[in-house]
Amino acid sequence: MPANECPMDPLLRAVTGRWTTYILWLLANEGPVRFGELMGLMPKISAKVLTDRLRMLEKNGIVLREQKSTIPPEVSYQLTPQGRDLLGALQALNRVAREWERAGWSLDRGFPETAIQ
Amino acid sequence: MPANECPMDPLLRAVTGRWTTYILWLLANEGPVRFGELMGLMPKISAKVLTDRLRMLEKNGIVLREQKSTIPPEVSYQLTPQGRDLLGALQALNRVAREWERAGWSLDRGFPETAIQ
DNA sequence: GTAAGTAATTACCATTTAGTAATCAGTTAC
DNA sequence: GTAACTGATTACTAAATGGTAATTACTTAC
Repeated sequence: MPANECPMDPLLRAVTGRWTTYILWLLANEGPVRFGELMGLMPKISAKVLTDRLRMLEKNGIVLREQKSTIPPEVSYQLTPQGRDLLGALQALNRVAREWERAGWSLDRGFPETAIQ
Repeated sequence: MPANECPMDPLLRAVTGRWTTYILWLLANEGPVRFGELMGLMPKISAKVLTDRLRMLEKNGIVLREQKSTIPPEVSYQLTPQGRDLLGALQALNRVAREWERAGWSLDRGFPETAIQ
């Protein structure tokens, strides 16, 4: 399967997935944050998914992982310069979302995820 | 489950999903396009998924569906003004993607989709 | 020796999403 | 009467993703 049918697809995929944008948001607003802190800030995320997301963001150069090999270990995450670029671009989306909201629009998606519940 | 943990999440979800951004791209560049034409422009998409995407985009006011009740029917799709807003915001993401590319970055994601093949 | 503390990883199951193939409706052309 | 045309829908299967719970490693404190 061709990786991307659209130039913006790969980047969009890099920030999609449950919790991903929230993680970016938190890292942007809180600066370097430790793993356990992130867990606390997102009461319903699991360690597995948080780890998955951070690994993915790290692999894409969006997030930087720093580890102090103390016992117990201390690991913290922050946005890279690229991550900050990205967040800037995401704000453009956010502005559109807010304009729509102000104009009384709602994104009443047909995704099963929201439709069923 | 809380619908969104992050303000940009709902909008991001509205444009995510395989083929979605490509469809927006095509509608932006080709103007009104008929269903069958879209099928032709995306040789590997299935009618089911194309219909799903168009319905979702329509429900969100991003795409407008127009039907002439002739036999055989003629249905065409185009971006709404909101859809054009959205595409503008997506270009911001695209610009970031291109800058990264120019700088030799690659989004080497851990997604199975790309990792396996 | 056992619990606490941190940052995971693993095995497993449930839910979502994508994809395939068959079918429908209604009219025209053969 | 049967095939062609267009824009779907349906039932079904496969794959991806999300979530839970148990477990690991290493050291300090009790």
